[in-house]
Amino acid sequence: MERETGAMALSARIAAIIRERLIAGAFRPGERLSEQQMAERFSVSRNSLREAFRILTSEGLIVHHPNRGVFVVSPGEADVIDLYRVRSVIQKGVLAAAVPEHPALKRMDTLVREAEAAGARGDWAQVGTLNMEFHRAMVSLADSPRLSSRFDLVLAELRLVFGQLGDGAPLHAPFIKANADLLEALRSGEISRAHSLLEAYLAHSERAVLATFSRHKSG
Amino acid sequence: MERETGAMALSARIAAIIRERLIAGAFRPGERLSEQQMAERFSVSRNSLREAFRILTSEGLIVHHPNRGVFVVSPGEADVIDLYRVRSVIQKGVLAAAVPEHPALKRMDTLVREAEAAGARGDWAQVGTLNMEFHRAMVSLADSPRLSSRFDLVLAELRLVFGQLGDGAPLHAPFIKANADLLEALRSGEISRAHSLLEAYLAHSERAVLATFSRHKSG
DNA sequence: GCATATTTGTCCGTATGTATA
DNA sequence: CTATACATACGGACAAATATG
Repeated sequence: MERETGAMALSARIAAIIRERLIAGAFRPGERLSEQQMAERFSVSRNSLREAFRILTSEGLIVHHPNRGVFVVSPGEADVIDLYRVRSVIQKGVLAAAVPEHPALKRMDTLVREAEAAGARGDWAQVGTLNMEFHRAMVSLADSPRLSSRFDLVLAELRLVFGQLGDGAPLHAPFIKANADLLEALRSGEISRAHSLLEAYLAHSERAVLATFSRHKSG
Repeated sequence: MERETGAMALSARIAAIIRERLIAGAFRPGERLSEQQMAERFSVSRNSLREAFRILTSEGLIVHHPNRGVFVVSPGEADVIDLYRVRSVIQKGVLAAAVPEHPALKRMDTLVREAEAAGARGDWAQVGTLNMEFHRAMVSLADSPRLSSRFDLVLAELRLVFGQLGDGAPLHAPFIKANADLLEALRSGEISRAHSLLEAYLAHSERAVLATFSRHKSG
């Protein structure tokens, strides 16, 4: 489900638009976002744009250097490791509270099948998006609005990393089947097996990101 | 450690001041925060205040109803349950990653002793604050900036609940010794014992809050 | 190191829309 | 339904800090 843009305040709407662009990798890491240029681009006043900047700063997607402006976050290896640490804590914690007949499992099943279809036609960007949605759905198993909300921020920051790496097949392809296995374990109530599969997935994914990261840095 | 107020932007400074007042229970739940009055009170323009409002909205301490203004969040039983669910996931997850020789244990020891002293002189508000700091320190065992940052928001919202209940001795007193026991288990590397103690603490604390909550509501 | 241009920071005034008494 | 109060959003202005030459 996408974020609403209808009844939101202008600041929230602008923040949502910039957030999407950030996640899509439309800006370079560390790039300065000019108040004047952005205000013109979105046809809003500087004041309204500044409100949007404060929202995105709270979310950790941009950083604010007083008197210098706001900059796109530039995550390093340490940040990637930290993000996966948070994922590990939250997602493993969710497994303990998951019930096998939860409606979110149905959505996860749909997402797995859509990812298989997207992979078959080589649309790896879509596979990446669907993979994120799969894990978002997994967290929703806990029925905790705050946990889901915080997890969304983690995924947003991680997608910002992906966007900078230029999403490739090796980054997402291996996880189509991994997600299917994970879902099957959850459906049959095999919590400890789901735990192992999740742990393997996170470790594998983290290594793949870090590998692409260092290759991207040196190249 | 308190939040910095020196080199911060004005919006962040104002947000920090309002955050402290919210946590201290200076406003009633659901109360509207008037833009004009607040701007006058803090001697800042409405624009700067609005930036601060966006920050606090992102943090979940106030809610923004477009064209109506911002209001202090009014957490109900469901919110308390959710907050403790998040605490459970994060804090249990931290235990798995904790190392016995971590420097944070020293700080936890100091906090336990300060809480004992505050309890001896009947300063229950201070005991509550020190208890929060103790659990903040516990989460810092994971050495994860993002986990600590997210956890801070959870505690802030929880303290907002406490502030509304009018903190009493029964809400914090029983946990001075519980924290000491938990620390001792962590120091000696008894992870599974720490896990049980933490689980008992969270369950006990949640029940106490919910009990005071419903009593406060009906009374 | 210095002078200049650019950008952010902060405030004000005001027109408009929305909700509430 | 009218009136009032308020949030919304904009543009302009000037000071302060920073970047640029």
